[in-house]
Amino acid sequence: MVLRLRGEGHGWKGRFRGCGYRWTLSRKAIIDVLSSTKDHMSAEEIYNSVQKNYPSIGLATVYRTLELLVEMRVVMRLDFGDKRARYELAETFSSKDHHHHLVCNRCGKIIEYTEFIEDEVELLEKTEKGLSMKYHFKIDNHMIQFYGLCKACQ
Amino acid sequence: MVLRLRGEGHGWKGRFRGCGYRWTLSRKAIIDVLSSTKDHMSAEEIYNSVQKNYPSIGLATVYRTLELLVEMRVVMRLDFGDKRARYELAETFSSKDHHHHLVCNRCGKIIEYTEFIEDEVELLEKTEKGLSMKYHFKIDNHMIQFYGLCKACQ
DNA sequence: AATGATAATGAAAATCATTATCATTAAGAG
DNA sequence: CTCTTAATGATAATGATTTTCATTATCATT
Repeated sequence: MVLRLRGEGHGWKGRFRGCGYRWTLSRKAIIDVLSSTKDHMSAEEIYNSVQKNYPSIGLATVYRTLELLVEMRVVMRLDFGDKRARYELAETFSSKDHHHHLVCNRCGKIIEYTEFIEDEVELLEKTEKGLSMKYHFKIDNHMIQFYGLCKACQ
Repeated sequence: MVLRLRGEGHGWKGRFRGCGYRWTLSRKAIIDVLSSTKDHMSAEEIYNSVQKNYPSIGLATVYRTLELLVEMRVVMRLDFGDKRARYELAETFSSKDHHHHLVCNRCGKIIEYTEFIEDEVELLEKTEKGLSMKYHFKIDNHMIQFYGLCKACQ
């Protein structure tokens, strides 16, 4: 049995310190927001949400922190074609299952699907292995998206 | 045997007229550039390249034309995380085979791979069918990208 | 707990890709 | 060849993201 005596069980402070970064209130506040939403929030949406608990935070800090989190592989940066980056916690830190996205080209609606994932994952692993060998690429991430029209927009 | 008596064989003019658009010099110049490159060019790169044959073209026209071409499904808009859209001819109009992309997170190098594609395509078709049914989505496109570190950046 | 080095922050200005505006030009139907 | 109007070029505007810089907060060390 694993004991987690203090904290939320993620060891955020240790993770930051281990990378040579400091553990700050704003970083905690941003991670809290990302942890408690199901949405793919933009930087500004995250900023607005964080402000409720931490009114003095600045937008630049949100951008800087998100970049840091992406670099630390704690957060995934997503592009749904709406001209702004969107963010979600990486699978390791999220309560969501492995999923990919279906994007409506007209209204921008996003559906996360978890079906058919097993086969996908299996194939992707095989592909990753093949690509790594052939191109000497160290692959650590992938993205699959389907684009089309949602029910309402057809 | 198929006879193509005039033009480059793509019937561009007819395609444009068929959609209610005019066939213009700048549109031809932009398609020419896209047809004769292997790169994933940004709007500005396309602009610079077109200018060599067509010095009076404006950047705004390039942007407008690219948007039109994307809407007509002649061109694919790609995002490699470098903060600017990049474009390539859709498979139907390209001499390239069906491929996906490998993106280096450090230097931005892009590798196009065509290996392992058959299995991918097969799986994607199955997935598309399943997703269409379940979510009533009309899927007309997909994207797969792998991210990691290229040989030089590891 | 106090100190000091310096990473992190907030506010505001700067950047830069993309879009909108508007007067002018040129497709192409008749 | 003429006329209608879509398309264009130049330029200003927009908006997301970055940078700058003076100030503040973290945390290893005392």
